[in-house]
Amino acid sequence: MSENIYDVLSARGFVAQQTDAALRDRLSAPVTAYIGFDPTADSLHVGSLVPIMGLYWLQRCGHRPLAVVGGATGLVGDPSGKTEARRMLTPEDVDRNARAIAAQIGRIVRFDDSPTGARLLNNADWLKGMGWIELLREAGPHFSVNRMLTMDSVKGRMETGITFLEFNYMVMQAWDFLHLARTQGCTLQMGGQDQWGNIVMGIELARRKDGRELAGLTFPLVTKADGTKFGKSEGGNVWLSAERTPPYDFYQFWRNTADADVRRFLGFFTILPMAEVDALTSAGGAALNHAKEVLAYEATRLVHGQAEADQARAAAQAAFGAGHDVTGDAIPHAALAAAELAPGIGIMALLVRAGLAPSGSEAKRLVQGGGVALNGDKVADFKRMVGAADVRDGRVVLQAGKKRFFRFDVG
RNA sequence: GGGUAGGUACCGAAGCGGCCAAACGGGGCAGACUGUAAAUCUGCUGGCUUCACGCCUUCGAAGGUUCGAAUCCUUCCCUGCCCA
Repeated sequence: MSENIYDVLSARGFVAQQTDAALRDRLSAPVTAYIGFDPTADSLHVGSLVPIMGLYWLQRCGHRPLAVVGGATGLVGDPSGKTEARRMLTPEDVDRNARAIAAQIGRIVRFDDSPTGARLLNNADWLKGMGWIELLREAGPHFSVNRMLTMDSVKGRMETGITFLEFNYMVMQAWDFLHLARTQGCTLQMGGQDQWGNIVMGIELARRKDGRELAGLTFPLVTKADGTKFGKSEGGNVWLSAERTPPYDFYQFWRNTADADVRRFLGFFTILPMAEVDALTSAGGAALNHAKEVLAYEATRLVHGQAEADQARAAAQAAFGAGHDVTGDAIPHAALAAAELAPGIGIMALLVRAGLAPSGSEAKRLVQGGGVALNGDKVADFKRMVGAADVRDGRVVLQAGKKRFFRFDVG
């Protein structure tokens, strides 16, 4: 067995809170641990990368990780960390999402039957069959409503309101932990900081019902140095799915990390040894640009694989390098028929078509604000027509702002 | 079920018969400065267009009053709080 997982997680910044002071000792022998994922969308986003990496390190340090997809809890909705209830998902949605999410986790964590092989479980398998009366009698007596009302997840909703549906969420999650302890020998649950209350309830349930001593560990909420929300880029969430966030955009998201966040993010989102992380970030200042490239490359490689990472890095370096070369395949691009170009296309329409502006009005504002360049030259007139004369080497390159490119390949 | 306060643009929050596409703040986008950073300053931030202070859609939903409604009336839906 390699390094103690606790030391690894701690050094990389993964430990926010723990239920057991002696957790490190308990982890000196192989354990089975679980993390739950809510199937609220058909893809996880970068924030979920923290727990996924938690599973990864667990596995790497000789423990057995369980990834539990909330096929049942997803039907209820976790009120933790939310100010209002989510739209209810249909069972079909949850099922489809659960499969997609499992595939994403599978890219980073190895699933197999070996002692450290991860297992994928769906809590619908044990929760769905449970009857109302059965649940009330089995779990109900061990939950104090008074206590539940003091949990942050509930307290946070006292102003805006919480429904009985959501109020039950923590009971379900607590039951999961008990069930996994019984059937999988799982003794540790990890999760985001907002899961603390849910985790503690599970531990208490297992102690009261079975006399088991389970443990919990939470990861910190990933924050950015400037206080804005982590995981957003150009107005949208950054997803792990290549369909929702292309690898190039994914790479750029990391490449644009703030100086103050690079070191921490390297710890969270790469598997580089911390000694190397320190070496990369010790210089500070402009030298951090290299560290950001490493971060972007490593994170992209983990999520999308080496080939995509290579391509994204090459494209980004070419686009932002001296030549501003945007011919790479990873740069967003589309075909444009020469016949369409012959009569000329308005710059606004072209911006919308490229996805650089959501509407004509937005495109117009963008041009008026001086944020648009055609083949590298600023466009001053929003009525500018783009025609055959604007084709350079069979390409027309649009740029919105400094970092967003779109290339039309004219054919 | 009763009482009460509310439902406004991405979010928070003003507006309470015309000057409201709707103050202000946040967020977002863009410009300058830089290191594809942060901070700072500036502009923009419903849609369309013949680019014009022109048209269209928007202030929970549906009707109504009015020359004219986010603003008044009616009904309905939803939420908070208090009471039962």
